[in-house]
Amino acid sequence: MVINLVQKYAFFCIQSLSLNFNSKYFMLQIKYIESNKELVTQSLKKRNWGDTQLKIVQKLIETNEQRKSAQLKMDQALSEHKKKAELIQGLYKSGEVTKANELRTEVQQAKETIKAMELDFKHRTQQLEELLLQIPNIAHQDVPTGKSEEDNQIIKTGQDTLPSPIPGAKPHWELAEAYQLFDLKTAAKITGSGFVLFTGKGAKLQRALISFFLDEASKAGYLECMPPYMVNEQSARATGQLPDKEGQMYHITEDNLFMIPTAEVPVTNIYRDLIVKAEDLPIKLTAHSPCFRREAGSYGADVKGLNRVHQFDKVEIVQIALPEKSYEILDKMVSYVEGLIIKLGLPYRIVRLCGGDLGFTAALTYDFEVYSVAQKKWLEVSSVSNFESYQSNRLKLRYKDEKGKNRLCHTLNGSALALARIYAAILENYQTESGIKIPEVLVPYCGFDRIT
RNA sequence: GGAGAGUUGGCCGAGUGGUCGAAGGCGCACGCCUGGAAAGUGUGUAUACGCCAAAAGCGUAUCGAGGGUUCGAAUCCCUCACUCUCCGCCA
Repeated sequence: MVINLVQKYAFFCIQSLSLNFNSKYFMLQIKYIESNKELVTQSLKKRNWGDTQLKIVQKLIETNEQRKSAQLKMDQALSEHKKKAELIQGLYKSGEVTKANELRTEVQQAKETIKAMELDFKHRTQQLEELLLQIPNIAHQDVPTGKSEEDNQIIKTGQDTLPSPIPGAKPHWELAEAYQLFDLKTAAKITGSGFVLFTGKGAKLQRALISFFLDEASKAGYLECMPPYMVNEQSARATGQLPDKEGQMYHITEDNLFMIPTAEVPVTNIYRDLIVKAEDLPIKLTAHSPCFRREAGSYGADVKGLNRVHQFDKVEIVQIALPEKSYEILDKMVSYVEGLIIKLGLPYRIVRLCGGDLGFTAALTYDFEVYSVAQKKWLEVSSVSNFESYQSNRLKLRYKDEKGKNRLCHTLNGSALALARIYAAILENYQTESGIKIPEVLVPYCGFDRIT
């Protein structure tokens, strides 16, 4: 059954392998934008940018021109300045003190002008950087146009028919109450709404899932990491949480640290400011972490139980890859995540995000949804993305190519998997009239095969 | 939290106002030597931005980060971050 599904999946892999990879331009840097203005504009339109917003592209190019001419002026002035300083030194050595002093006064006066030039250059560079931070990643050509999640493309459904609920099927929050698996009320007392207190077999199931996911990732060649759960501003900026998702993170203002919204942030930042060897690629990392998300403003029907919480556990997989390999790797990662869901025996589908739903930093994203049988609802449990060189550019993560030139790596990541919702789906899909069965792969991790 | 000592290239390490992007060593790459290797020996070996159609070349910046003093800063002054040692507190 598992093999069969994997084979079916191969068809989809081959399809997306045919994506054409433009090897010459793969950075989202100012140089890229300058030479690909049309493509960038098209991509922004795909992300539903209006004409007013699109003006930023032109502004970017103009600002860069200004920056360049400012640098040229500054460099020339500095060069002259340096030469004069050397001259003064020579004059002192040869005993021509009067001449030296004269020149000193002259140079002293020129300092003001140079300072102004430096300031001008700095301002323009900053201005450019601020503008660049506002440009999202170029959407891959396969990204469908669309405004919201309704326009996402379902590219695969794991099963022909959806399972039907047993008579009297309960949503997971009712099951949790019945079997004392987790307690939202007490968590709300301790912390606030949107937090969870797991207890007994409920807590053990949670731990089992984490261990299972980490072991699977190790088997697939990912290096296990345990990163810090708070990051500094620079790290948050490098992976693109700042400035785009400012309000999504918990911010510890006193120390200016952010609670991580995903392990992607600390794990990817391991490689910030590094130049890696091409032969070391791909680098494969995995980590479990709690994920903290404020989810400000998202209230409504879909927040019940574990559907949307402020703290949930997740195992993340991250890869750093050669640009020409990244889409092949994206397919492998998608296939890996699919394998996990199949092992857990949950009904699922794979969705390709449309331009309106695509994250700021991603070029192409596949979401995994599992079917929650009692809620009769699809729950997003994984998101696998290729960021191409977008994060690398911010991370300054590069590798040396055959010619010894430094080029930006590509980064990819995916949830494998997000616990809270997978947990909910397991409870609902595995409920029987006499208790909840434990999926076979988890039994060795749990130490029990039923919750009664 | 208090006191002190540090932070220099891939690594080690010299350098307390000038010719220092930085001695020396290790490593790495290429060559010579060798039957082959080691040893020996020679050369090369940072990053970013800019000028140039591009390469070559050239310019500028970078010695933890940011400011300042100076004609000139790795070197002097200030602020911050990190590392180490001691004290305090603590799982």
